[in-house]
Amino acid sequence: MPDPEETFLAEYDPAAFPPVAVTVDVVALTMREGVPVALLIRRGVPPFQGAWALPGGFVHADEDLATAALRELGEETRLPSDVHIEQLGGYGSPTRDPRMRVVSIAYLLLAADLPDPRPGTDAAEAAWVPLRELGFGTGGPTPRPLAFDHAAILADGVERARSKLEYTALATAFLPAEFTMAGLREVYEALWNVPLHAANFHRKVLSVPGFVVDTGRLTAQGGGRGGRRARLYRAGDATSLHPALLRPAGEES
Amino acid sequence: MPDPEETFLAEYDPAAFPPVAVTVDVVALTMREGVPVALLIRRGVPPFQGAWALPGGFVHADEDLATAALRELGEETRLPSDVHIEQLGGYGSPTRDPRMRVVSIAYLLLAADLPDPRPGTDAAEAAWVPLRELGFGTGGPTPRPLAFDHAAILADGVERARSKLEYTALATAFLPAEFTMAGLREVYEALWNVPLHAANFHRKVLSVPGFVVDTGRLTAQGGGRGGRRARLYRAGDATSLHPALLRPAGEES
DNA sequence: AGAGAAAATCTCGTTCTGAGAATAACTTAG
DNA sequence: CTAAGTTATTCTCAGAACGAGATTTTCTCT
Repeated sequence: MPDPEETFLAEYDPAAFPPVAVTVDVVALTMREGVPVALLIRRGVPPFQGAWALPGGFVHADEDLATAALRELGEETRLPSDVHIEQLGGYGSPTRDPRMRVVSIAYLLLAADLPDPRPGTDAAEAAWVPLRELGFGTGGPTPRPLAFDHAAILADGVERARSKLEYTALATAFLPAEFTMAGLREVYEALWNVPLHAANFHRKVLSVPGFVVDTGRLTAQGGGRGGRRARLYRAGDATSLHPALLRPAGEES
Repeated sequence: MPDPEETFLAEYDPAAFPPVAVTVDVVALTMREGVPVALLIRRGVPPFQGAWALPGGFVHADEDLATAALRELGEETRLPSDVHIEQLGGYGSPTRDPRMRVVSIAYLLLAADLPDPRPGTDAAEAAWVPLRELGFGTGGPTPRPLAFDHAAILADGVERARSKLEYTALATAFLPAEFTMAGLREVYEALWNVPLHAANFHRKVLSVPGFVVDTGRLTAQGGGRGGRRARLYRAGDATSLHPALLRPAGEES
């Protein structure tokens, strides 16, 4: 049972509570050379100086949370106009930051063709790191430790992306405006770490209303080692997929 | 481009930023007499005095966010031991609270058989309100306005519950430890506002491994107006459903 | 005992899915 | 220029899943 006086003060003077800082952290994912990568920075200042971390920072006064996420990420890389951003959730363990109580709102950002990052003001280094090197996907080296609870946030972001591929048109957010069926399939295969049957995938995608629309045009050239020219598609109106594109039942291969 | 000095201060002295308060708000849902209901309180103090709102309050120092959500809800109703709680996300519009900058972490809580609420220290009244009266479900009266951005949070919570019925075993969280197939179907029908084919639902649920397990026992009595006694099931080990129980394709009836 | 009601099972035609084969269209080696 | 290899796309078919309805079982109430 709480102290009534405390509750009274809380209603009338929220500032009477111990100070809490609010930050945003961003899980930014994109495809580079056919493999999914995440943007990480190496911290130039304590705590966790020298450790890799998610881009992020403190929310400014009178700034919206999503705006803060975009601003912080814009300090590390040039953002294209059409990014997908959604909130992952709040992370507020009392011990997650050794300095003080910090509650962080994490965002998931997906985009195509994000350029090489530039180190921000408080980052010593910034790099796109393949998810395989971060403990996602098959095998790979031992993942490097991340600062704060950023490993958990990154894992939540990757899992969110993986599961939203099933029932939303999220995969197109990883791709440029026009893409091939094979490119779309690559997104699914790379994030799920599963080989998909190309013919069945093709049939399924076209059977979902509004998922992709045929541009009527073809790629300029066939594949590097030969092959028919692929049809080009654009993302359709649909945001949710009916019926869904479910992950194969078995475990990751 | 941010002011480097400001960033420097942010790294070393987070408290230099304008004060932000962190609260939790809870969307608590349960089934009462076959209809889904949400717990609302009527505010006894400004701002929004007299308006209906979600239960919630300020996070204490050194208190975990989920702990705070359970504590705040425990002030309004007696919580059983087996509740399902998950985070909905952070709500941080700069103007969502007229007093000051307040970032709220919202939680979704599901449980069976929650008792009648008792007004908390800062609530004038507390009540279970059918979702139909809050603008969810078919028709119903014009929904009452809620304080702050709680209407949006409630909508997110209901939609989260609705969609997680499809691919997780969440529906059992609305039910007591032992339940009938009809009871489980009622949860789906009430939340989705769709009549389901009882025979096909029965077949589908039993075909999902680990969704429910047969206790081998039957209800003590048949239905009130006659009818065969129903088999009793318990929730199984599975947390995610493979294959999923997808919502019918059409719109809400 | 009979009517009505609810639970559980069965039937059947349609659709969806997984797996492989077949075809079409291209690049490159020679 | 042609054959071999490669990729994209379409086709086929058997098995599984699904929607809708009928049927059977076992209760309660009159």
